[in-house]
Amino acid sequence: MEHRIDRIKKQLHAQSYKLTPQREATVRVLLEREEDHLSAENVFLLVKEKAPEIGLATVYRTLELLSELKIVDKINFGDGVSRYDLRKEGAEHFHHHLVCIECGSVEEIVDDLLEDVEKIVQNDWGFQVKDHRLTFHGICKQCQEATVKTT
Amino acid sequence: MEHRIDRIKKQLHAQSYKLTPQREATVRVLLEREEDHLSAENVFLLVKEKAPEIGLATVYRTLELLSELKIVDKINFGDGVSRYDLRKEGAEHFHHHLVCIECGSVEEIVDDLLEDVEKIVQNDWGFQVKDHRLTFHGICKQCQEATVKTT
DNA sequence: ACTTATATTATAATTATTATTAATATAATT
DNA sequence: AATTATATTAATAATAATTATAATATAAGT
Repeated sequence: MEHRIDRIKKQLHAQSYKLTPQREATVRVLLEREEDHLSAENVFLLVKEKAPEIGLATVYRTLELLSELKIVDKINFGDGVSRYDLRKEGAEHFHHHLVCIECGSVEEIVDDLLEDVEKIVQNDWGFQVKDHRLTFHGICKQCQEATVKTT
Repeated sequence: MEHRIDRIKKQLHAQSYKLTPQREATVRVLLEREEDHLSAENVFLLVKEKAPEIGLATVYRTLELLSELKIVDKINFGDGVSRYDLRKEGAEHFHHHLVCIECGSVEEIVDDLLEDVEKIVQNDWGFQVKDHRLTFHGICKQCQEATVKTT
């Protein structure tokens, strides 16, 4: 954990940004809840536990900053809120998501499944791909099993 | 055009919804601007030209309804607004998008490029895919050429 | 034409996000 | 260590997008 904080600190410094206590507290929350997909409000409430004096706007600014530096990715699953998701260390691309339309759970897929597709886009459309967003909507394993049982 | 309106009318009736003049005007705007990715506000302004008395909330409700019936897809490219995009007739899946980070243009890819990827998700993760969202962020052909010229 | 459920308008309320501003903290320099 | 310039923050206020409410109007079947 400290190691990753340290790396993020360096990334900030490289662009002459500071890792203030508020920013650090925010990053810590993101690291602790790496599996989740927290909204700004969620993050705010969790950071408040560590640093009660922090303001919501600061959390927004911090998340925006981390987003610009590609430390977190800002995603939107179609409910009105933006969610913030730490990039895996060293990951070139954003990971993919499986959103269950029954229970709302969100799974992550870290493998890059799109290499072939990106080649097609590059060659056939002449579009130079920098990043991607891929989300599948469907029914997760658990909900499928639950349905079988009750039917 | 009339043919497609008619089909949509039937789809609404099948779920016992009515095709009111307001709804029809909204659908017409979507059909006329099929290539675009209009926000609710955009749609509202365009519908107002045909039906000046329409209210913004009605447009929102109509878009929401069309969205539920899978006649349009609601998408979000990361700027704060939802955009609404007509499904191609008979399309099982949502089409893909290429968003240019230079000029902001949005191209559509109608081909389904994800068949293989969906099989992997299905088999390896046990996730039953119902739909997908795929957006590539990068640099479009035009902007690439523009850069070459000015460099 | 009448009826009844459904949809609409107009407005208010909510929610998410961003901007402002004055105060504070930090880093760099002397 | 004091000074100065710069960056950051808290505490609002402001804005933008969307949703809810309640009274009125309308579509579509009888």
